[in-house]
Amino acid sequence: MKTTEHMIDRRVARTRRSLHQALISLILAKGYDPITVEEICEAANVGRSTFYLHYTSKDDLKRSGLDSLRRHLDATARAAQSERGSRRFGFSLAMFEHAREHVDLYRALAGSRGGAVALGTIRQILSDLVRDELAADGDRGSPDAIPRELVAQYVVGAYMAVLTWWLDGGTKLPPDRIDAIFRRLATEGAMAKDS
Amino acid sequence: MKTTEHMIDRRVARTRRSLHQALISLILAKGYDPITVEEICEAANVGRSTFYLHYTSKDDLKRSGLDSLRRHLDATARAAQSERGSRRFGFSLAMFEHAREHVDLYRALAGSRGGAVALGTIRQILSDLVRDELAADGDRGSPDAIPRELVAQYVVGAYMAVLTWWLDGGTKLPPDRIDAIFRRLATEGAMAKDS
Amino acid sequence: MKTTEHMIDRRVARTRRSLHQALISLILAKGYDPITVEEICEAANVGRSTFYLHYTSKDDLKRSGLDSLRRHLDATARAAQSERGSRRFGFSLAMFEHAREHVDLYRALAGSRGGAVALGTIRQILSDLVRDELAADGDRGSPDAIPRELVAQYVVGAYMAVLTWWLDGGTKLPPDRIDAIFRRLATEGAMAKDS
Amino acid sequence: MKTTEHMIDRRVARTRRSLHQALISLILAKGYDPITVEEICEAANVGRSTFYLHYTSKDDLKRSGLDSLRRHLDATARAAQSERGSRRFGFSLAMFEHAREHVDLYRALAGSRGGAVALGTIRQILSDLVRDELAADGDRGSPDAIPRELVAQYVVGAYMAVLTWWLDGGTKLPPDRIDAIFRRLATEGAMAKDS
DNA sequence: TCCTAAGCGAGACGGTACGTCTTGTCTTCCA
DNA sequence: TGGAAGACAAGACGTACCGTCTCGCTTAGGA
Repeated sequence: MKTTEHMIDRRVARTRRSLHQALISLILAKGYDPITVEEICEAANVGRSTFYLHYTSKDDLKRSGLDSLRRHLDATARAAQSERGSRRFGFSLAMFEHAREHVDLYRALAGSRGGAVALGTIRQILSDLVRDELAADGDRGSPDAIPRELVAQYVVGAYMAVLTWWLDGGTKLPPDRIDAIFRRLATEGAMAKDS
Repeated sequence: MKTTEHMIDRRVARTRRSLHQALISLILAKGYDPITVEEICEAANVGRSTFYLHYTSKDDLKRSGLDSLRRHLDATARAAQSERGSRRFGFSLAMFEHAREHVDLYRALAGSRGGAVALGTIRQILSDLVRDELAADGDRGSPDAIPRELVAQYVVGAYMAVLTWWLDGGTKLPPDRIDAIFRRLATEGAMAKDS
Repeated sequence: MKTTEHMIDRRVARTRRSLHQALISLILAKGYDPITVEEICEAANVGRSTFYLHYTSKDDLKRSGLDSLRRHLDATARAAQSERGSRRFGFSLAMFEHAREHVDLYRALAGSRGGAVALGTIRQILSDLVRDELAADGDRGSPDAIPRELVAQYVVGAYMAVLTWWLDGGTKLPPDRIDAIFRRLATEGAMAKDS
Repeated sequence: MKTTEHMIDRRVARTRRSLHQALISLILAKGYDPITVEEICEAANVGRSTFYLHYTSKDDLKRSGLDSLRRHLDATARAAQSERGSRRFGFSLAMFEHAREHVDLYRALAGSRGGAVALGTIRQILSDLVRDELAADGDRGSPDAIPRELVAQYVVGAYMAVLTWWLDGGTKLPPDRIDAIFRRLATEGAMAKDS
């Protein structure tokens, strides 16, 4: 018990990783809902009692996975945003790129296959970002202004739809292309006024 | 065999109605997933065996409800669209109005409370409408054009987000106001540079 | 309402007969227990609601059938007994003969196929007969006498076993032969002392 | 894989025992047929799912109990038979004694209360014994001989009737008395002409 | 001849038990 | 000490029968 305190045995980490991976494989294979704790354990080669040693339920396992994602996303996106600060919706490109690096994960979490397991979570993260950006952007207390929150929801809803479409379609367009498209739609509107 | 063919006994209709209503109450009360067939039956004052006489599962009941919605929505929206044909996104106002008339139903189906039970279904219906509208709109095979489907997804994603926000917030704005806002965002973009 | 009291419509009689016959067919086919009211109705070409118009349950139908049997048996056996009064166990031959005339019925009720549906009933009827016969036979209050009831049970148990064996084996021996055998065993014992 | 193979956890044995005991209590209380798996579980203080972990049905539980009985009976009776070999129907006394030691069990299985749950099984065991004894006894192919199987059925049927009577009446006579009576009836016949 | 009460078939309904499946807890043994 | 194995209680599932009921149809027998 010297330094072992947080050096939580390699095995533990290994077990947890197995479980997370098993979960996302299964989500891709058959969607989240019908998955069974037993299936996860079997796929992860882990005893069912061991599962409950680490997580209290299937949802807990999912949440734990999302927490990592959240932390990563949040950091990355904020970085991206301040870095190339001038740009509108700075999170966009960073996120598309991250998604491409972890396609399987994202497809499981946001693809329409997999039942949109984490849409809520991602939506929330993004909402926070966009809201901040909008706020920073100058709040001209104009009279008939559109509620900021509403705009944020609008942008995030649209972004998620684009992301999902891109993932479902096989991420054929490169991140910068899809990013450009999204931003054009978001800043100029969806009506093809000009070419 | 005169007219009795589909005159399926009043009782049957009554039972089914009770079950549908019980379901949406429960969705509003505790979300879709944790609802039990038994709970539905109890709330509807219907025997559990009777439930299975009409529906094969909780999901089947939901689906059956959505089918009605789909038919109604589809008809209404298309009507609205051709009627005031010139307008962009003609479905928007019609849908906001319909939502306001059946707030409970919509809140259960699309509000974030209730777990977005029917987002997929509604999204699909709207996608069809928007896609048609975009197509009719004349898509000159311009070179770097944005894929039509992508635009449709963008618009619908944004619309759903606005709808959800509106429902969750208590539908405080009148339908025509929220409609106007959505259309402004959709046609002019979300960057409120100017008015 | 003059004479109609018990002149219960032909149809009624017909329906009941059908049900009884359906029941014994089914007993022969698959034993009593697993039979379903619905099966009986289907076999009898009778609506399930009609069934409950006449009987309160499968058991009620069975009982009603046994009552007829009981009445018939009782009468016949007592007649036989007094007629050729001198003979021991006068019921025996009469019963074997009756059984042979209604093999199907008896096989359903007493054969080991059919689960011995009515063994209890028959046993009771016979017990009464035998008890009477023994009583009439002179009750020498001998000291270590065997309780009369016990003897009756012994005789009836043995008789039923012989009857069942005979029915299950296809009633190959003629009634008078099997009767003779039973009586020999009953009066002389089962130990083949002599030929 | 040392000795653990069949050392099936104490708990398991305990659970099974509870279930068997619960079953026989219930049989004594209300007969076999109307008993519910749930009732058995409640009486045994066992979860219903646990029941199905061990047995596939109420009947399976019964059968499993009868198997033990069969093994025990068979062994005991055969021992008794060869031991005091000269006696006719050597099984008789052994069985009466065994019955007296386990009155409740026997009453549940063979008493008329309890619906004669196991009459068939017991009958079969005894038939085998008696058939063997008769065969060993030397059956000189005499001409008009009574089929051996028939004699066996006769004896066993009579024996079961006596046993049932004895159990139902409260086993007032001591085993050796009732045994003596049975044997007298079986060897000398039921017509108490003389003592 | 009508008409009217009965027998009847169809089938919705509430209930109860079934046997199955998944969950989360616990205990026991192994490396 | 972490993990595997697996017994166990709890409780939802979808199915099968049950017994009750309501609804129309038919089908005589009495007006």
